[in-house]
Amino acid sequence: MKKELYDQLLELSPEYKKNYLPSISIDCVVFGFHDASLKVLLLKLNGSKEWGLPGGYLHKDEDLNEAANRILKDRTGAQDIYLNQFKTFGKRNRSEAFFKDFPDDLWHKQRYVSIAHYALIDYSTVNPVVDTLSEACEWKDINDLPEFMMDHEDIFNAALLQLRRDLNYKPVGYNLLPEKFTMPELQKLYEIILDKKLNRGNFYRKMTRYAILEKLNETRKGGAHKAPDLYMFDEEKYKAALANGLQESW
Amino acid sequence: MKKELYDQLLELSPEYKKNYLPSISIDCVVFGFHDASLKVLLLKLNGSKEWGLPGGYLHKDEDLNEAANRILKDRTGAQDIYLNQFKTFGKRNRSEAFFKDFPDDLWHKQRYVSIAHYALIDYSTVNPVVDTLSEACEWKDINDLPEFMMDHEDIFNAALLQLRRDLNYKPVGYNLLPEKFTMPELQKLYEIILDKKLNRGNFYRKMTRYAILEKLNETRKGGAHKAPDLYMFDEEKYKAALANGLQESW
DNA sequence: ACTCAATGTTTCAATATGACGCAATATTAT
DNA sequence: ATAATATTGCGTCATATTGAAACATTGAGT
Repeated sequence: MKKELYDQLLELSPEYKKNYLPSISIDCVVFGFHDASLKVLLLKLNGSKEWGLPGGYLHKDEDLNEAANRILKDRTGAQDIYLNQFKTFGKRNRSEAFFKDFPDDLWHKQRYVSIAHYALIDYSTVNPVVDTLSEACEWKDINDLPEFMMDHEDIFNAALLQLRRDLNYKPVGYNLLPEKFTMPELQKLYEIILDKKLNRGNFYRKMTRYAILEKLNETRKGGAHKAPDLYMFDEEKYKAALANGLQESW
Repeated sequence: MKKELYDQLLELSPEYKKNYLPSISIDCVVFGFHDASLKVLLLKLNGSKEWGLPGGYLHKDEDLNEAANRILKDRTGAQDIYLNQFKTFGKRNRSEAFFKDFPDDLWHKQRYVSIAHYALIDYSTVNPVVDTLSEACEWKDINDLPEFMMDHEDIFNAALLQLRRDLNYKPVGYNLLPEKFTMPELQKLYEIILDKKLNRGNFYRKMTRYAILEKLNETRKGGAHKAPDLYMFDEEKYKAALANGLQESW
């Protein structure tokens, strides 16, 4: 079953060895928001039943953030994705189990330290790319995740925790929501990331007081019931507010 | 001037190559609190006029946090130091300038990605170790820092920012202060890390309300003026409170 | 036109914050 | 000894923020 993947990796190994730094890999937890739920982009390597995070290696002559951007662009088609390096994973045997049936002559079977990033992206702009090494590349709901390969579940969990702590310091809403959005949508996003219900009126009041949103003269028609107002982020005020951190007491 | 260092590094190179993973280094920003000021442990390589962070490499069969602990133990004599990995620095030319006069056959002249940690330590327990590669290893006041080598100033600044953001989530005071301390000492530590003056009465009230401190039946005699009360952290309550993050609005 | 449920907004009590004042006290000066 | 002094412990008061809930509004579906 893993035979095919081995052949592929073996063929790639000399080129990888030539172009990339050894021992270092990059993994990305790509978040998207769709249908009132938070998604993560996962892929399945050929013949593996577990899913993994999109990742890659660092060119010998490439900065870290360049590499992360390149990897994500190849995988999503999107450019200038919002990226945040958050933790480096370096347990000595983090990929041992995954590669145990593979011969040792693979570039990929080295011991790697993985520099993990999370990415925030407008779901609708992404076209997941299934490359020759993978048989699937899909968005998965974070509340209904498949089994992960290697330590990718740890990486994902750490990303989610970091995202929670970054909510008051980084433009999370700005990068996950479409340009125009409603207050309930924003609240839902906060609730998912914080993993707790928030009081509607208080959320509304707080967001209003931050003065980082611009209320549009439009409503989102078409849903059942009252049409909610549409908002945009006031980019300038939002960034200024984030520089000091929004007051947190969610 | 750099000749001596080169000879040393050249002699070490084969052994390093054998024992350590390539491309990866570890740097540590070691904080200590003393004399009402925050210090950082720096060292000066032989023949260099700039100072650098204590660092080292990752054994081929060693976890990341093990390596960081080993490096710090060698340098400070202290064991089980509080360590926090906070960012990985991987600009392609981060050490280019430093090594430009050195021949290429050094292990140390590779391109490295540096996994940066900050450490918090009770100042009084540290015995800075000057090893054979360095001519000095000293505590430096963070408000009176010497010139740094390579990108170590970036790393230091990032550590300080991270420390500020971690103040409500990590046992910063617990690890930087001696076991018994006074409220003004704790406040001073907060003021330095946050880089702002805090109101004394309000600081006292807030700390008291957190209920993470245990007031002792002792005062710190000997200083001028009224003897301040001594406190200890109530370890259990402190950790419980940090798990959710202390409310911040400093 | 009416119902319904979601949304927009306000209210009120409880709590936290910011600014400041005053009493207590260990040391130092007299 | 005693007084002066700076620092510390802690309370007060006005103001701002939070938590919980109610009331008002409105578009879709019947």
